[in-house]
Amino acid sequence: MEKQTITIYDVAREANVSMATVSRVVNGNPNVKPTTRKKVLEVIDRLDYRPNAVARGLASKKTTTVGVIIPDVTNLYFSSLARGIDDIASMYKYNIILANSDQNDPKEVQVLNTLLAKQVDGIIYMGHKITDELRAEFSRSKTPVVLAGTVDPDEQVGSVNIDYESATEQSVTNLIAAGNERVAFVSGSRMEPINGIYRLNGYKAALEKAHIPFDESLVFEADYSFISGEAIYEKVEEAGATAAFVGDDELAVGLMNGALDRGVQVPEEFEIFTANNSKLTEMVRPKLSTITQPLYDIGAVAMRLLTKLMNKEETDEKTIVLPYNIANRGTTKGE
Amino acid sequence: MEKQTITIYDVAREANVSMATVSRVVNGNPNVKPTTRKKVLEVIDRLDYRPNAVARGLASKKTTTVGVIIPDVTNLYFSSLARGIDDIASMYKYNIILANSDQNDPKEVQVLNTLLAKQVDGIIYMGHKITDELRAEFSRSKTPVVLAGTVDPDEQVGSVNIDYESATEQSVTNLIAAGNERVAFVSGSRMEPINGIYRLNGYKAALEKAHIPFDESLVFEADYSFISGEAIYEKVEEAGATAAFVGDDELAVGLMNGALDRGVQVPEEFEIFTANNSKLTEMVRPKLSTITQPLYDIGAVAMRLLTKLMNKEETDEKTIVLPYNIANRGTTKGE
DNA sequence: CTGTTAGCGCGTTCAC
DNA sequence: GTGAACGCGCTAACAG
Repeated sequence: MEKQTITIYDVAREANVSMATVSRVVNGNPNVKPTTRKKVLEVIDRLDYRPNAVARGLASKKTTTVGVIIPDVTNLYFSSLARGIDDIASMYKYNIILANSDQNDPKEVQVLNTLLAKQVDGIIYMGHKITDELRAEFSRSKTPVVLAGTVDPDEQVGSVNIDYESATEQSVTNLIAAGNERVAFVSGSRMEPINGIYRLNGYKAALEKAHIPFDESLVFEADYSFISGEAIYEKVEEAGATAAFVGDDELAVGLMNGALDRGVQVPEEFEIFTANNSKLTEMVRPKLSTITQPLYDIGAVAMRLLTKLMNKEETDEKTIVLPYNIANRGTTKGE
Repeated sequence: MEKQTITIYDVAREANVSMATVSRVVNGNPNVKPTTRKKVLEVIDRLDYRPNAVARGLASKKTTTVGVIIPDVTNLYFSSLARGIDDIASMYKYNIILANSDQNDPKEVQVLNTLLAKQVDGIIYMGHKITDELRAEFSRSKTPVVLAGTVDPDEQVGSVNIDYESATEQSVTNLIAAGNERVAFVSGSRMEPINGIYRLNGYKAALEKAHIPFDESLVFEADYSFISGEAIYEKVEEAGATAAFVGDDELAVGLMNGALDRGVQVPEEFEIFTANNSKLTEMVRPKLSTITQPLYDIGAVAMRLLTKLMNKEETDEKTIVLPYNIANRGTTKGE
């Protein structure tokens, strides 16, 4: 009925030119006489014409849309990355299709497929673990992919991260230097490379340098939620730990609360080092000592890299490692 | 070069049927003989055919994509709503184009326009204030719009909220009942209806019931960030307040930390009531007493409402008000 | 049940 | 500089 959409044709007729010309002015093609350009623009404005991006996408095979796969927008670590992604994306005139994956493997594959069906120009993936099936889908499609804050030992697609291993080693070393001989390692599943490989290796390296034997009973796996952090404190305490390195801020907050709620003083009786520097670390008391990752930048750089890939520009390096720092705040005794 | 896309044609040829038939099986049209359907599906699978959603969108005038305008994904209040939105959206086979607006007026209008250009089937808007220009754009386009956790006194589009006014009144009444005669009102800009009208009215109503005169010097405006919350505590204290009702959780956390960092006991010396019940309220110590809004549900219901609108289904009511509760936790003395 | 035929709105040669 | 014509991949009548 009232599908009163106005098209490029209406503009053309009204301006007494061909649709090709209208298309040219809309796309900023210089081969248009200033006079006609002005006339066309006037009509466009008068008719309030708005180019149909879908038709455009069909004809040009570009949608100026990128897919973003995220485990959970509600997690500050990922939403901070997402913010960086979206800012750079809109700077380059791209839009973001955001899809929560819940780090559920089959759902991820399905989400990826609907994203590809929608002809996104590129994909940014955030997650914990890349299954073989997902990796296969990545390489099968010609759509560029960049991992943000996510590592895949098989470095086939672009990625932006920090050096989790050395950052962890440094954090744990600090904890040991402060006199803690039993430092717990609390993270998400060890099946995830970032935990099971990089962080754990950093942890072990720190122990080794201090000549402390690795003790399996000091390693804990949990969900990335403050609830499970609270629940796990008791076990950490029972294992005789006097400090903990935690792989996720929300988890760290939970762990700290688990201690505080039991009357344990932080950092006097129990020290904590967390890993992501999300704003959560500065909202709790005491403030969490943490590895200071540039979260926003990781997202931003990932998106920037993706634009290059989509543009088939030259890229020096597809595997980008950003610098980090260590911030000793309120949950560690060290200076 | 290797634009080796396989189309519905390839499938049709390979299966010895017409493209119309392929289209039918792809779209689950029942008018296809089981035998041919099976044959087609086999070919689809073999060729790994994936329908082009853009072409589909052009032909059908439906993109199964909805635009979501959000002030900042990094804010837990909004990301919680977003989570509910995305879950219901994917349940109904829709995807979400997420766009951060930074509550910047011109940017919002521009974002809305690119969303419409992309032919989204519907729009969910989250924000603080709807400018006249934006409202005009809303009603000008035939694309359905639903506000989530966002009020517009001019109820032309759909919306899902709680009763902010009575929730605030109840919270403040609690504070007064606990013996606080000077309760501060801390929120975002009063230019935003949710603060300047609903919450403030609720605040005033509570005062009136208690026969306490309204004191302008107890009203504070700030950004929705913990930083400005910390900064504002001093002024709140100077104004002689012994308690505060805060319109945003992050802001409330900041205010509390401002007090704690000065050695002020919460709730013994200063009580706080916040408004959004994001998980932040349970991550800090003491836990924040709060109005318990069903954040996830607000997003979910908003998206559900939008699906009805997009489907032109009957809807009982476009202005939905969800129930809330009051949770007295650690920042109030009341029972 | 299945095939034919128009478009959907726009980008893009290729002549003029 | 500008226009005519074709095609992008698919849906939707309309026949048969």
